[in-house]
Amino acid sequence: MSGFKSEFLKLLDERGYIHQASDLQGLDELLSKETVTAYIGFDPTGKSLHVGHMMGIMMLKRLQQAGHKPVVLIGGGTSRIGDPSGKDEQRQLLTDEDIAANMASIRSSFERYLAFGDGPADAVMVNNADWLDELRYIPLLRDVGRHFSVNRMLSFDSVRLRLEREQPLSFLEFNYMILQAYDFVELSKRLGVRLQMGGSDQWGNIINGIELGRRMAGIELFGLTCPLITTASGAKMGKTAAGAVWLNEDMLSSWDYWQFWRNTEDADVGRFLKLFTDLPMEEIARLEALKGSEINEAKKVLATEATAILHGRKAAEEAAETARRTFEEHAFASALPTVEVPAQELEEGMGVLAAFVRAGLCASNGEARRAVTNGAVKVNDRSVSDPHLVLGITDVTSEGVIKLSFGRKKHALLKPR
RNA sequence: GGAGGGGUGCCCGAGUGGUUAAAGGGGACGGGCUGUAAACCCGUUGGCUUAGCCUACGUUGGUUCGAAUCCAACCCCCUCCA
Repeated sequence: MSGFKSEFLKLLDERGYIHQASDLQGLDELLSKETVTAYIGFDPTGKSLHVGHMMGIMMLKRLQQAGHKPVVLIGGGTSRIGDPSGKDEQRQLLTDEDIAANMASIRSSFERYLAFGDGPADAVMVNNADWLDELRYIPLLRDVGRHFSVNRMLSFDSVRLRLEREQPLSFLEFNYMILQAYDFVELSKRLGVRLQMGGSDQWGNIINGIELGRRMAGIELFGLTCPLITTASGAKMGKTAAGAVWLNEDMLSSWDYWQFWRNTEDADVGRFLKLFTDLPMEEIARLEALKGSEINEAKKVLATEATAILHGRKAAEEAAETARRTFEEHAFASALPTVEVPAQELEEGMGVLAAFVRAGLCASNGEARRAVTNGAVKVNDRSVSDPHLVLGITDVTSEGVIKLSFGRKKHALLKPR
């Protein structure tokens, strides 16, 4: 599966993005001949995107790198239905206000990865609510519904699994695939889109769009999916101590984002470097060849490069430097997450447990208490064994802060104000 | 509409009157080993002003000295019948 002519497919292939495609040869042909417009759909179901969306975002980035035009489709219309794929329960329906707020909040993340504008290869963002909201039922049934066989729809994984497990599937959700297929055709008319990409779980939906395009409009569309990314030990990617790995800085700091990549499993480093950084292949090959504890070098590069794309080179290097001081020199680093507290509170005395909750390192006093009991808590790098310990102004170091540590990896600073 | 089965902690799942903040597993977190890895071993895993108190086994009420466990009504899910 190599020997592609087009720069885009070569890029995707050597970096490991290709899982399945509808007509690779035809697509390769097209991509090497003209500027192709391609899209991926994203549901505005949260305030921020997370690493689970990274594959899609990076594919669009590669597309643009190869000189083609990326379209970010926001599923403002379809997210009011909910994709039934792989879920046993119906998704909660979002209000229009939620969706609008989420869209605005997500947009800035895309701008980190893609250059938006009016040029031929500039990215654009569209919302399928713009056309789905206006659809009329009878015309839709006649124009689109006639091309869908219920027998076939029932055979798709997204539907079949629900039925087999005897989980309810509403008619609303059953329509999702029709609308997603319609999106593809509509985008081809509006923006000349020829290619839809997505995760492997979207294969069925993408194929539907391709067929609908042929039947409704006689146009030839293409589909390409990427593999579902799990860690080498099989876990779904994208969890940290703090929860999901969000892309919005206000939900996950660049420090935590850097840490997420730094903690990649050995066996994943090469793969992730290819997928999530812009480093040239030769450089990645060099890093991949490292053995044993040297792999840590590769992980640092991965963390810094991945963070630089999202939060900027400066923030990435600051995170790297903070990590170096904290973990390698066990020294003080002022760029650790810092929480300000009124100086008066410290003068009056603050319980260790409360301090850890305040700093966001523990969710409750109980958790902090257990952490102390387990010997996991340090203040100014000294172990704490007494949950009744009270921190005061005398605990403030010469740097003007109190350093709190939970375990070896989680640190924060308390700063009197 | 009728008959039966079921709703337990983040998830799965045991538990049928007190010894149950609730077995076991998964996940998560912490410790050990290491390299801020994996695997493995150990520990923790409702909240609080923690020798105690509060909240919790679909919801609401009841029986009882005492209920996740018994009773009633209601809500939701599943199976079979209409």
